[in-house]
Amino acid sequence: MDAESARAAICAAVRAIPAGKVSSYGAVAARAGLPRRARLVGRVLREAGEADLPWHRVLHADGRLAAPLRSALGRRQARLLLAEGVRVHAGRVAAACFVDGGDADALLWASPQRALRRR
DNA sequence: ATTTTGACGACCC
DNA sequence: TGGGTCGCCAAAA
Repeated sequence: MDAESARAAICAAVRAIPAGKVSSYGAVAARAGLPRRARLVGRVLREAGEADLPWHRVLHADGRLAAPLRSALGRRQARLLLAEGVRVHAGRVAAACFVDGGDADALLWASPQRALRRR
């Protein structure tokens, strides 16, 4: 799979995330047929820039936004998510907001303990 | 040609 | 809670 088709597959996977839901870089990569290529997803989104992509629906696997809330990118993402009904707390979203759903515990609050770490 | 650098993430101590 | 390590790998330096 060449770089260009990989980019296309990733964009398609990102566009497939429904509004009001989020997914992680790693999950997007996997759905694009590129397991373990989370970093590539991040790079593609960064390069996509202002492209017509719901990039804000992609965040870290532990629920943290793509960038710290203090950064311009982080705040832009929080604003976009909030606009479509995704609750953002201290720069994080609950595991239940992920398209891939969280496990039972996660449904009660955020899943991995590490995700609760605030920053 | 080699090293560094990330919009990552699972693990380990 | 907080740091490292290691896998991954395309660009930039």
